[in-house]
Amino acid sequence: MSVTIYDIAREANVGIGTVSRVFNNHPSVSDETRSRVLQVAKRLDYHPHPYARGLARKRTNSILAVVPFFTSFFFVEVLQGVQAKLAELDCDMILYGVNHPDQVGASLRRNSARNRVDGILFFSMKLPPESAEQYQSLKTPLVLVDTYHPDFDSLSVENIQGAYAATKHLISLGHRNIGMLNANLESVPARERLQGFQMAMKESDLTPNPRFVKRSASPHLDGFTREVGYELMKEFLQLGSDMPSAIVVASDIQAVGALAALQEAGLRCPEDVALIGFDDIIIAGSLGLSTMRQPMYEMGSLA
Amino acid sequence: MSVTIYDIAREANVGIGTVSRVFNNHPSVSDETRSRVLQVAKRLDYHPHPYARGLARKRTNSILAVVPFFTSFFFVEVLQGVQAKLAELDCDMILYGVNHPDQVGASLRRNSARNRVDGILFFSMKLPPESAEQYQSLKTPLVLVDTYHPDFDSLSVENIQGAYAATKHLISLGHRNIGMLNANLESVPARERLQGFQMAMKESDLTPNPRFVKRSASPHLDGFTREVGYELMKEFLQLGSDMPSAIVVASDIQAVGALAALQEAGLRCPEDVALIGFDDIIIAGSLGLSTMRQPMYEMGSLA
DNA sequence: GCCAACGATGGAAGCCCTTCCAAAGCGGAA
DNA sequence: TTCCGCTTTGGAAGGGCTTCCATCGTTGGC
Repeated sequence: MSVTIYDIAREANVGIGTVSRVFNNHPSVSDETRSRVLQVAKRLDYHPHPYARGLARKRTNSILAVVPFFTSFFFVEVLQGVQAKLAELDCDMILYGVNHPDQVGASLRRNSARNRVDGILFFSMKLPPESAEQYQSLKTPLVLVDTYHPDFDSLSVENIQGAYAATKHLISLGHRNIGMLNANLESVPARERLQGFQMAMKESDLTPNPRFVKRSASPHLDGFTREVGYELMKEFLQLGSDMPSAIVVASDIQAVGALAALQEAGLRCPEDVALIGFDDIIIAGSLGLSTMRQPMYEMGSLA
Repeated sequence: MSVTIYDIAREANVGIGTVSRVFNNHPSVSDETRSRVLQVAKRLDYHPHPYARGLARKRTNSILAVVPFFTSFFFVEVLQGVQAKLAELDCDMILYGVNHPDQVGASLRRNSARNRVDGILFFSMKLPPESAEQYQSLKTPLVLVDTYHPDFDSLSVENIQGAYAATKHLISLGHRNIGMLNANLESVPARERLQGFQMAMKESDLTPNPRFVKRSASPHLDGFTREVGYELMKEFLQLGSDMPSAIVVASDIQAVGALAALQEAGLRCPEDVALIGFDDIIIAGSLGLSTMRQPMYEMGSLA
């Protein structure tokens, strides 16, 4: 059927071991033999069979990316970085999108069992405790991106710094009544972003009006959703003329929702209320939103 | 190291063949044996090794999805459908994002060679002729989504119908001066959408002003980009008071660009100019855009 | 009561690689 | 010349599974 190392070996008058060595860049193959093998391989259009390789080598050359399908497109950007790095390493990426955080456990179990992959990238979701346990006992390495768990390597943006910078930016534009539209404080990024906000305010001797600091109680995605942005902005709008003139929003996806509420009310951004988001999803620019750029490509690559 | 069928066979006092049969739902296993095997398997936490399975079975239980990373988020929506179906079939999805259409050839070659996957889903990009040839000779099936090639199965939305309906919708709202902001007519979807637009206009005895029908000459993504939307809308804006009161835009991603241009000019949608897009990417609602919904989840599942 | 046919089972062979060990060939040191 | 050690090579074993063929009871039909 398809070409195997045996075919190559026969045609090139070498042993299968030698062919294998050539394709694994093993040093102890003479230049002459190597080039002969490569030539035959090219002629027969040979490509090593990844599964056989995986079986023999006990590694798969592929990783699993578990991403939240349902939320911001943050992960698409990060995946670009992941992909680039993977291509460099000649690895594949198996994508597993979850639509609800509850699916996470099942998916992990299914995919990681029995070295289906060499490693797992877990995005933006809280790692369920039972999975955490499971992984510590497992050998498959797990890296968290844009989320955190004490027992695993994780990678996320400097939330404190980011929110601090965003707030400073608004202050430098002359805003004094600045609000924050946050997510669920259960989540670490939300807490950190709040902290950054508070730091910046304090540093400029501004006391944030408690009514201007709104957060979500939603457990769904920790409140990092368009709907939450929309709802919380409605609450801001109810303050009427008392409203802050600028709002730091904890994520772009919430900012999109907030913007919708704003427009519905006939207000414009940034003329009436300035919004600054967080994430730099690709559409942000089109919406007249400012946003803190997260180095997503780089995060992906590094992860 | 890890548990194999041999371990199960030994513990359950059966042959390896029987174990294998159990895990493949082969009918000729007695209920009693089956349950004994399953019980042992559970106790030892056995999971079949996918690579060994793939090797023996000569199929991989995984497919490749080649998607354009660089463009609209259309594909994310479709992937949800793909994923759901795949889970049902116990298959994995290998994601390969390309950043430039030129990368397509290489990626296909790399991934499809040697039955790495059982099939390929190719999204939204023109299939390079050399790849097309290559695939016809290859055994790996290829399905095109949101694009077309005479030699392969392909799946896309009724472009003509869609644009027709969109245009009719605008007409029913009372618009008479309707324009179209299209992509590169080299692309089949663009041509079909134009056709639908013209049909609808004609049917209502409206003659589209030729100056109101703008298209892109951009080869990049056939002009389905935010930038093109932005530029073409600028051209519309130069018409000043002569502008159409409504514009059918060939894709949501272009509509986002167009909207930006509109806002820059201080105009609002839909009060000043109504826009209707195509694709229903998830943000559309937030922007006050109308859009033709493509049944993306369903497309993915079907594909 | 005997034979054919059928259901259930065991296990060898094969899928395509990697890796390890043995062996061949060779040059230089003794 | 002999021996040693190095480079280069061949190929068996092994990785975990599926599948086919052979085997062994059983049972129904006559």
